[in-house]
Amino acid sequence: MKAPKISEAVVRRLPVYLRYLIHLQQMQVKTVSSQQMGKTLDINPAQIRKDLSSFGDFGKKGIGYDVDYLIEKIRQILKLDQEIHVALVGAGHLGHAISNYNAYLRDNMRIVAIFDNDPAKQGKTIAGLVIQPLEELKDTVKQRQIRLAIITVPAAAAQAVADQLIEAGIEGILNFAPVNIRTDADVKIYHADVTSSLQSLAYYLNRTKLNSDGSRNK
Amino acid sequence: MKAPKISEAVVRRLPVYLRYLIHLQQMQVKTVSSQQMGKTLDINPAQIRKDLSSFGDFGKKGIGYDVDYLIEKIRQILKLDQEIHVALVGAGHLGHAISNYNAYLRDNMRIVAIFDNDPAKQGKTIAGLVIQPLEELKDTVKQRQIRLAIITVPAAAAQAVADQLIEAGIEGILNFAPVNIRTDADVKIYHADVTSSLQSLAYYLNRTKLNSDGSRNK
DNA sequence: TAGATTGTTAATCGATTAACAATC
DNA sequence: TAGATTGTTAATCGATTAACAATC
Repeated sequence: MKAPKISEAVVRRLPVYLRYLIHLQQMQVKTVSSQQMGKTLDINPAQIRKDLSSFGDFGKKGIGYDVDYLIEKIRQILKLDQEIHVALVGAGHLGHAISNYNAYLRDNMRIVAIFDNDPAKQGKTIAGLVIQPLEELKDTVKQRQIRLAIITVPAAAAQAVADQLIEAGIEGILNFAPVNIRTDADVKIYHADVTSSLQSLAYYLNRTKLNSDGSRNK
Repeated sequence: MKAPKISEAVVRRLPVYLRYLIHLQQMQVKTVSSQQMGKTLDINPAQIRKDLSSFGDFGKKGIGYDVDYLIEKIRQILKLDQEIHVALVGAGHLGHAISNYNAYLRDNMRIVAIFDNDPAKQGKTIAGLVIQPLEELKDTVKQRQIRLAIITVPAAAAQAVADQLIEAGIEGILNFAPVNIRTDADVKIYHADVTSSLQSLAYYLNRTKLNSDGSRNK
């Protein structure tokens, strides 16, 4: 185990490892090597070993990693060994869709409150949660011990919503609005903007369109 | 202009630049320096200059970048100067939400077909598009010259859907299913899984929960 | 001309990969 | 014991940043 200075790249891989390990667990697999994992996940085995070893000695030389034990350890590292409450702001189509994720968010994560500034939506129910006005944000965050937030409001409102969330004590934000949210506060902000992703993907297209018969020009 | 070996990090930043430049354009701003951009976007100005200069000499020494011209150039680089057709597979809540993005996807990107394997959904209309069975995928991709795809099916179906998309000639995939999609083909796959993002975010939480009065233990 | 800002080189920093001793 | 696989060091590779000559 080395001195811990964990890069974001590592933190992004941990959920990928976790998901695969849970899959193995369901398949009754007891042990896995970094080589097996690497092959399935398209990641260099040395990288997997290095990632894991920066948090502790989880493997057994000559054997590999115990699936159950490694799952437990990664959950601890990601702090998924406690229940984490999430708020969702923006009860539009996307917010609606994500609120249904509660069914999928095993691992102790749960959306426990939904907010929207539109009075027409307030009071209505999505996935068993009453849509609240943003005025109630601060109190609800405290009362329900909400620590993460998902932003699915229009771009024009996103920065203001983020400011309110941070003011309310939120520790991390997953932003779906197509705008760059900024803060001076010590709050992690992830951007998950569909438009930007598609635009980046377009870069990898071949220059020319397919012809209608499926062939390519040039 | 250097020899072009463009990293994914650069490609991920280009849409961010583009979005900000369009914002400037709307504000009637004619010229912008890398320093101004960097300040707003929280990116090192040298990085911005380096990113842009790997595609050409777009700026003027002593002046900065012409907003209109740079927008045009970045659009060309991202291949957004042509209409790009997108297919969406999975007409659940998330698929439904994303299909409404057509309104936001300026820049010549458009979802032109929606597929779902559920016979109960087929024939129904979302955002003006009839939900088609996956059997029609290959023909529709050819006919409508579809080049990118968005996957919003359940995890268990995602790999099979991806295989079909690639077989049909799709050049890039944005995958929302919580599973690692793989391919040997020369197709770019982006993962946009909400669960994994939230799990990574959880890593940055402080170890302890807030108490109900808002204070922190330890 | 003086001030500003690019494009690019060189320096730094960080992340990935290879290699192998330790050891199950 | 022989084979397998970890944890870790060292080597490599790549990305970011600083610095500055060129020049608008």
